[in-house]
Amino acid sequence: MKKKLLISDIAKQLNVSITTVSFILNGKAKEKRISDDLTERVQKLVEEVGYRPNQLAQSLRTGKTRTIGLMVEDISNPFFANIARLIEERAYQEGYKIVYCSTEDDSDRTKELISMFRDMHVDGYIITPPQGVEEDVEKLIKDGFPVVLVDRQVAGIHTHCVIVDNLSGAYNATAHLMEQGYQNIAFVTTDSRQSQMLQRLEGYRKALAEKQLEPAVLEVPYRYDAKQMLRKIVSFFEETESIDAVLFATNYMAVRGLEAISQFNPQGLPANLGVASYDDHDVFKLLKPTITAVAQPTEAIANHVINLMLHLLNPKNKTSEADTIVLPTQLIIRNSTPRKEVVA
Amino acid sequence: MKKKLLISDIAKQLNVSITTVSFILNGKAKEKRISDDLTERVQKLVEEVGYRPNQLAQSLRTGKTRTIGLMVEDISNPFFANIARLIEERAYQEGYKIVYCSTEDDSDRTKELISMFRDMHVDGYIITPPQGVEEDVEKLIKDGFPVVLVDRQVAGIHTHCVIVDNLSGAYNATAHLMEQGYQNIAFVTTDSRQSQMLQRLEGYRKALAEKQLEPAVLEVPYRYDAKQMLRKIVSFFEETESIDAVLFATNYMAVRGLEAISQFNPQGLPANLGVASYDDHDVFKLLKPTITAVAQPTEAIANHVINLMLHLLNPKNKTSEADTIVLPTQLIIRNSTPRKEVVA
DNA sequence: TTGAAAGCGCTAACAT
DNA sequence: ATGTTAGCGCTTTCAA
Repeated sequence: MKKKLLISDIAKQLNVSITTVSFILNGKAKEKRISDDLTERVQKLVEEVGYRPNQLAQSLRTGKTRTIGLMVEDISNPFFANIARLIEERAYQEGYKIVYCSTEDDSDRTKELISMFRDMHVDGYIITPPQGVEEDVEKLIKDGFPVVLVDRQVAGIHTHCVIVDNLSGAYNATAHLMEQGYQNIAFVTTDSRQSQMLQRLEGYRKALAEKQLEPAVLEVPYRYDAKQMLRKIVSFFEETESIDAVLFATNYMAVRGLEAISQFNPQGLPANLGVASYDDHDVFKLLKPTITAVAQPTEAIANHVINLMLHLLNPKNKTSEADTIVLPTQLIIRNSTPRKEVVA
Repeated sequence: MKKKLLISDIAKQLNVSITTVSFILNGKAKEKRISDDLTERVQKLVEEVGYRPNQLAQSLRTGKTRTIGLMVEDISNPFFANIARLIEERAYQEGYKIVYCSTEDDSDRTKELISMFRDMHVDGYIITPPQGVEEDVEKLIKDGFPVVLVDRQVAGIHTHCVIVDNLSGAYNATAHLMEQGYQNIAFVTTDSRQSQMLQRLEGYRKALAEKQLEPAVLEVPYRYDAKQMLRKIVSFFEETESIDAVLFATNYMAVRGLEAISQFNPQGLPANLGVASYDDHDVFKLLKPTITAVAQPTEAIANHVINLMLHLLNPKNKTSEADTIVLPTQLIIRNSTPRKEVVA
């Protein structure tokens, strides 16, 4: 029984014109000085028969879909999943739908997705940009679409952006390790040149430099799958035995790394190896020992992002300056970074 | 600049009619006996100038959006996240978009989402139904929409369905625990009356009954948050000290449960407590000990679901019988279920 | 205050 | 083989 109701059905039943119904439905009753009585009757009938305007027709006509495209690196990463969930919730409250997808940090894929979103006529874009999509995103901006970048900045894209203070986060974690007495602190990261990764590296280096310690950086190619990554990390540990602590640049690298370590050392974490991770993860407090981590303020990130986007989406607001919001991280000290026993 | 190209622009530039272009674009060139030459010229120009049909107009006209609505219980649960990812990939290959969201197993929310999907004019629905949405889903079916249920069945909804053999899965896990010498095996589940949960319970009971062992079931209210759940589990363990093994009914309950146990017993898992979980989880192989689990065939589930959906979506296929596909689970034996030491 | 009518951009039945 | 044209269902200008 797909007897779709039309606006004309409503109009007919009340012996008024389509226009009138449309005005009322779009909250222009007052503005158009339609009698309160009629307004009410229309609303009542609409409610009763459950009439819902055809969104496709509406969108075709207005050019607006009340949909926001959200592209994160990997929706199955808890960090992004959380942000997505929070953004979605706020968006819904404001009458916006979210459609999301994962870029997998692949620029070609991302370009396709952007193009898909354009085809879908999303009203705004929230993106964690991989490298190599500068042009496409700039085009979006030039074409007048609201674009908010999250988690990382990309040189060459001039738009609103919500990131965290990666440098300080990594710096603090490294400093903490040093304070606990670790001297040979490794940093395991990806080979990606993304701003957030580079800044974490920089924070790590900066902290070490202040104490004249030598950095030991392992860059695992981003494209490596779990197994390759694990192998790479294992061999890194084998080659550099002097290491007494390690800071992982992302939570998923930490998870792989811990697997690597436990493979290398089936008894669990060597008692004298300090471990910390940039980016928290649910399981870190489950593991033995629990893992020290740099937590990112997901809620604040999500709120800033969606607020910015809603602001940009509101035609009343003049196009404001492209501004970058930098949020602080929080070092959560757990048991994986105990004071190092000095083996005399 | 947003100089949107129209089909009429293409037509004009080639001095042909809109119809011709439309036919060619929709692969009806042969059928309409349009000259190969023209066909090629049109395709070339379309390619060159990057013309893309307006999907809104297309959809408004055809009534099809080439979009599938996917509603899972919780997209941040790895089980569902995986299935979603796999489904999405296949869908894209076939030219379909996926829009997903989480029901949180709340029937009101789910009803709203269904209604939202209707408003969006999705072509088909893939749903992990909570209870209480029977009517709404049946309405969907009656209105002629393809509907495929996943993960659980609901009495009163007669449609295609892809589930796993929950009973056997739980039975096997329980049997395994008994074989390892455990005698007082608890089952920690939710109070949800969903088919998959009930079947897991039944599998557990069945295995125990065969050996005349007594069941010990803890039902944690689904609405409990992590903290409440944890507390509940802790007190259950405290009250029932004789327990020597526990089977968790879902992976997230297992995660909470392990937290509970470790809180109860900070040294880690008591050496003589067997632990297994229905539903695998990435971290199970990271924990000490690694956790025995009943793995669900996510890939097979996703494939069956999307194949079914694509089949239903194809107008060439007559509406086939509503069939239920039941897939087998796999028991992955890890270190958390060692042979029990008989303490003489 | 309300209504008629012109599109939004496309598809497809019908005509040629 | 290709063109004309009537919608899909809605918003909104313009007229009354």
